[in-house]
Amino acid sequence: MVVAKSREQGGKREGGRTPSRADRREQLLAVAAELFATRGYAGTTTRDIAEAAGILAGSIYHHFPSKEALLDEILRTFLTRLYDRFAGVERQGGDPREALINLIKISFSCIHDTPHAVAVYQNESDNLAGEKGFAYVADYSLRIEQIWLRVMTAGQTSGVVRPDLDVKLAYLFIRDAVWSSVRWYRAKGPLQSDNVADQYLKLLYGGLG
Amino acid sequence: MVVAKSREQGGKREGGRTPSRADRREQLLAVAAELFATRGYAGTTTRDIAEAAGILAGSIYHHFPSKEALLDEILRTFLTRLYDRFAGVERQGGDPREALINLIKISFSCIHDTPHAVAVYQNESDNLAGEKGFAYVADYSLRIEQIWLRVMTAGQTSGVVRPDLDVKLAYLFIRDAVWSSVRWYRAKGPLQSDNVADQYLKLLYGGLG
DNA sequence: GCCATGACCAAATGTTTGTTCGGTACCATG
DNA sequence: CATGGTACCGAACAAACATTTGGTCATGGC
Repeated sequence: MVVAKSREQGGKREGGRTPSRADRREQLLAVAAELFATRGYAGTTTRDIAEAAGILAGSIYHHFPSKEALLDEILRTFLTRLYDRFAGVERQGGDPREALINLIKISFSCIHDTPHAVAVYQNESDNLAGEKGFAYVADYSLRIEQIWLRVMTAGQTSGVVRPDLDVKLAYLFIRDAVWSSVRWYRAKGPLQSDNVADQYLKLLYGGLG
Repeated sequence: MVVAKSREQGGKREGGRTPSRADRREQLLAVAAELFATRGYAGTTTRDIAEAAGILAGSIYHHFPSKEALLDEILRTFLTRLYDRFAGVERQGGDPREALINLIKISFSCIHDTPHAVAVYQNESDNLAGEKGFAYVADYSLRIEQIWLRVMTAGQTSGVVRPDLDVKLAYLFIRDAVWSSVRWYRAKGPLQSDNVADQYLKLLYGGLG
């Protein structure tokens, strides 16, 4: 006969109280995002995730159908939110220079708020390019790129962006410099998100020399 | 009794001739670098590497002691070469502005020549931070950063870099924008390495607006 | 032309992987 | 106080993994 141990051992959280179903789901997503971000998706095992959440690996499957489903929800939540915020800037209209500044500030604030999701997106989106269930990742990336290109091109015609720049290249440089900061930016560090954004805007608009 | 098949099947390369030991080693390193770059180290199996090289997985171990040894040699070769070239710029001295331009041009040319090694370094170096045998990765990264910071600081005192910039932050932005281009730069594409470098320097020195 | 060397194959190793499943203890509801 | 639903455990699963081993066959030096 098999006797299960008490759930007191590891199954409870938040001061001994059993977390609600919704809380456990969020906890698993948060824990998975952090592990995917630091060790990579392929380098993270379901046992790693479970241990970090205080349960056993098999119990994950009461909340998610697979390890991949965790990655999917992390990326989907991140991308929809990011796209909505970017689209809001464009919908709002106004000065292209202000719009571009807003796009950049949103990016940095997104890194500040959800660094793990950003890192997962950056590290895994390339590998997911051909995967069937992850086509939406490339879709959102393209739509986001189009927003940026429209804003920057508008900036060129309105005179706040130099006309001799290759807009696509400039976008790629700006995008990479901004998003890559997730690797060294620490929310608890001395540099706050706004300062980093300001410094980057200063470099971008004033130039290096 | 066990009978091994002829080696004709997959063990030969280069028009049917058996590659030399040195050639096979180089081939395995090249193939592993490409796979590590596109699928990640953890996402690449020894069978993947072997198949791409036309041999069986076990045969890899006649050339390398482990899968990790492949990663090690890829990173070590890349980092020593890169560091040497950067150090050469600093040793040469001269105008800080010229030196900084050279650092950037070397970076882009390095991406052009060995994109896979660059990608592997970018994707895996963070995960290797604590690993015993890979301490040299962080060492080289630090030494390279110090070269850049010295050059940029020299540029500040000599007046070619604005004094109100946070040099460390500016370095991080430049570094990330430059190295991240490995994700979209294609050596065979219309944009050649020099053009990309020029465009980036134009953006960097002239500013966006 | 013979033979030793070594590059490779074929097969098996033990471990780790994602996932499944039957049972158990907790909790809310009556 | 009974009871049903469910969140989780404990154990198992097959598949995939990096690595080991022993045998085989081509090749280059004699």
